[in-house]
Amino acid sequence: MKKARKSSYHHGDLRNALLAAALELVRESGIAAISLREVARRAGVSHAAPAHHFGDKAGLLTALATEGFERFGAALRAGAARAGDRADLRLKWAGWAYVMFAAEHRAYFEIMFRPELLRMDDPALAQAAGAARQELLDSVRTAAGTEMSPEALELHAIRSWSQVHGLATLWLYGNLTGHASPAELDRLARRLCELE
Amino acid sequence: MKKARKSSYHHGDLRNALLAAALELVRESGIAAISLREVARRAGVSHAAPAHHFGDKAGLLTALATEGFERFGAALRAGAARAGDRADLRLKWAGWAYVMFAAEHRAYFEIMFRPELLRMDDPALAQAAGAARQELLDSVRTAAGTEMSPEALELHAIRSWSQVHGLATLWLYGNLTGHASPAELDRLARRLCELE
DNA sequence: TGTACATCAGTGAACGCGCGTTCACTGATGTAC
DNA sequence: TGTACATCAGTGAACGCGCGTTCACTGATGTAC
Repeated sequence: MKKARKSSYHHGDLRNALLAAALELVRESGIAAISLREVARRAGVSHAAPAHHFGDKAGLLTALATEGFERFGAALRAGAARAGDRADLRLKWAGWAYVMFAAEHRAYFEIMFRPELLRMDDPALAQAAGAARQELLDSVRTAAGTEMSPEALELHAIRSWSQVHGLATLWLYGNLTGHASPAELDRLARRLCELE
Repeated sequence: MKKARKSSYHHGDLRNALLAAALELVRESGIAAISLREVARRAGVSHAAPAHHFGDKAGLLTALATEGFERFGAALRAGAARAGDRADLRLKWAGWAYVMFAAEHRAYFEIMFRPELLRMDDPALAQAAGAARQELLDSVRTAAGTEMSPEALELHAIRSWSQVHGLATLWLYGNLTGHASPAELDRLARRLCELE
């Protein structure tokens, strides 16, 4: 990464600046509002600049989703780590971290689960998404122990995943009237994940 | 509802024809592809015609979401009815119906939970959405019996709702690799709702 | 140290497109008499 | 039964807009010598 310089013809770190601008735009106005021209405008460069770094619109969104999955995976890992050596708590904390990530990084979350907007065959995206998913599966496996059949394990994973994904999306789209604040979501997540 | 007549200047039932065209468009190309002009094109009328019936784009989507919530409520009711007089099964069948509705009417489902595209203060929409939500709450109440506190009841409702909503959305957006068919979703829904 | 040169990040003008909305209109329909 | 008229559903031309993409270009940077 090169150093950014003031009033330089070359930006220095335009790629990251564009990603940051796009993320902010999604946060403020939703994913439907994303346009390459508006992203360029926010980054203070010409409207044709994004094409240099991402090829096209799907390229930009794919890069953003990849970054999102990387941070998501890290968040799940950090959540699971809260369990310490309590194997029975690992999945619960990971689930809680899943929900809280959606709330704290709603822009990433909105993009990550919109395959129709992404280049799903992008290797970096597939790798990042796969790693996050693996983190969840590992937590399920740890919680389940060794006596569970692969089928039962998968069902357990889908159950846990549905639970936290549902809570996160319902909250994000304003369907949980009376629990609109992040603090309320935190409380709900802890209760649904059986942390208290 | 007036009878539709062939080659008449007045369409006869353009409002419903436009709604049907819009629904089909969402089904085929996703909600982002919706435009009044394309909807009009599909209904075989001039591009300005939709404005007569819905005012603007949000009006059309709001009408579509309202219709969706009405059918959704009916689907939940029909699902709950499968339990017969088994109070303990009512919520489980309603949950199953929730998931299956999403799969069978994905276009409606996609619109219904996108508040940013709708006129959320529309009375008809609020009424239809409220009725569907009430149906779910009633099922939870029936399952819980009378000994549950209101707080515990609400938590129970959110838990059930998150579960089925999460399963539905994960499946809809292609995240359940290996369970992509509707038949597989049916099986998953039954198992997650503890129907088998 | 200076010079020549290759690289490539970012520019800005231009293109064609589909969109939402407006508005004066046309003509089909139903009703009053 | 026929005539006059009000209603209003749907038309089509026009508007201005923002978009994605292309492309010849400019000028900053780093490197080779």
